[in-house]
Amino acid sequence: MRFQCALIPTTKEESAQAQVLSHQLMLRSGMVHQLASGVYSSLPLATRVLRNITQLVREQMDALAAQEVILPMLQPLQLWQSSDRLKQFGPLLFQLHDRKQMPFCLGATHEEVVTVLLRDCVHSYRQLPMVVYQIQTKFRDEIRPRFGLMRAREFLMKDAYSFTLTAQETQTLYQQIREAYKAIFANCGLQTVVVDADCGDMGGSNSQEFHALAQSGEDLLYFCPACQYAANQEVITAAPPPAASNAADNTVNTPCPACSHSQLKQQRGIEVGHIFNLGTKYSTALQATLQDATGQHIPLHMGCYGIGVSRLMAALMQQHGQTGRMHWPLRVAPFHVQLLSLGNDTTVVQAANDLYTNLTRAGIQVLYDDRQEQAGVKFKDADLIGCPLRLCLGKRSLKQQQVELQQLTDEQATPIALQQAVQQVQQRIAVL
RNA sequence: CGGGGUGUAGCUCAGCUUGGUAGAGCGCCUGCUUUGGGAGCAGGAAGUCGUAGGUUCAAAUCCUGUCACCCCGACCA
Repeated sequence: MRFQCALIPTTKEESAQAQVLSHQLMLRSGMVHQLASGVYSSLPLATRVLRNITQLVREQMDALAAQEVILPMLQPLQLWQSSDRLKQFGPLLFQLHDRKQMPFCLGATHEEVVTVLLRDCVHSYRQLPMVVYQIQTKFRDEIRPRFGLMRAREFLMKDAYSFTLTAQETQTLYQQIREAYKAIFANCGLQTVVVDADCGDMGGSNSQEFHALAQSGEDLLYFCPACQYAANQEVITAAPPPAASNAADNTVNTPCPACSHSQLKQQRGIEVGHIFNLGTKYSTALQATLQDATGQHIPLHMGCYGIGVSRLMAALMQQHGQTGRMHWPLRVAPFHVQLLSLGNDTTVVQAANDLYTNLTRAGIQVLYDDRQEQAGVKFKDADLIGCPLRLCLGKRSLKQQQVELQQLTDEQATPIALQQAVQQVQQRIAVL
C-alpha cells in the first residue's frame, strides 16, 4: 500500500479524547476514527490487524472442527423473553421496532439465536458434538463506554457455542477450547492468564476468563504464589479492597481459598476472553432437546466461548506499545514492512518504487511511505504504526547500492545490498 | 444513574473574570529554498464560538435550558 493515498490519518499531537495508551496510539497512528461514544470506524491499518487476528482465530477453531456461521445481528426481542434474559440484559440491548412495530434488538450475544438454530436443524444425537462460531459485530449499550476499543458499544467479537448430549462431553470440549484459546492469544503475541470468573448474566455452572495483564485493566485479579489458584476479584468472597495491597510487591494478606497460603498476589487485567459451561439453561428454556440412544428426550448441554477481537487488538497495543511507538508482533502486524523513501531525489524515488514493486511481487506486505515529506515525519509515523520491519532508502545508502533494514526489536538498522533486500526481508519474516 | 470536567478552524489550545462582533501553533493550498528524526521564507483558504432561548444598543464572554464528548463508580468481551 502506498502511503500517499492511503487512509491513514496520523497525528503529530496527542488526542485530547484519549487517556489510555492503546486508545491514544490507535488515534495517533490513524487506525480508528470515533463516530460517537463507544462507536468507531476501523480504518485500513486496524482492519488489517483485525483480519490477521481473526485469521488466527479461524485457524484454531477450524482445527477443532468448529464450523463458522453468521448469525443474525437483528434479533426478535421475543427470543430474549423466551430465555428469560430480558430483565437482566434488557438495558444493555439496543432495541428497535420494525414497520409493523414488532420489537427487535441488535445482537449483544447469541445464545438464544444459536440454540434455536440447533434445535431446528439438528435432529439426531449422532450429529453431536457440534461447535459453531462466528466473528461478528456485537452491540451493547454499555453503561459507560471507555478507553476507545477497550469498552465499546459496537465491537468485534468471536463467539463459539458447543452442543453435546452429556455434561461430560461439554466438559471435554470446554477444556479443548480453553487450550485453543491459549494458542490463539499466544499466536497473536498477547500474554494472558486464565482465572476463575463469575458467570454473570450468561448463566451456567462455571466460567473462566482470559486476561491480558495490564495496569490499565478494569479487572482486579488474584493469584496464589503457592498453588495454581487464580481468580477474578468478583468470585473471591472475602476479597480485600484494592487499596489493601502492598505497593511494593502487590501482595495482600488474604488466605488462598485453594491451599490456604496466607497471601495472594494482586494484578490488573484486561478481559479478552471468557468461556462458560452453560449446562442446559438455554436448551431447556428454548426446548432444544434430542432423543438419546435409549429414546429419552434430553436437553442439550451447552458451552459458550467469547473473544473480544477488537479489545484484543487494543490489549496488544497496551502490551506492545509506548507513547508514540508501537511494535506489532509479525503475525498480527498491519504490514510486514514499512518502506521509507528519504528525500525527493528522483533516483531515490525510482529505486524505492522498484523496491516496493519487488517486495510486493514476492508476497511481502509493504506499507510504502512514498509521501513527499521530511525524513523525520516518516520516521515518526513509522514509529507510531509499528510494522515489525523497516526499510529506509535514501541518497546515502543508494550510492552504495544499499538499503537499511531494521527490525524494531533491534536498536540500529543494518545496511544491506539493494539487490538482496527482498531475500533478506523474507529471511527475517521467516524467523520472526 | 450519581460525582467531576470539557465543547472556539482539520488537530492542540488561548480569548470568557472586567460584554464592543475571533486568535495562536500545528495541519491544509500556492510559490521559492531545504531535504537521514516532525524544516525556512512569502502568500492564501478555512470557524453561524455545541445548541436553543433570555438579558443588553451590543454576547464566544453574563443568565437559563438542552445536547455531545471525556474522567471516577456499578456493567462486560
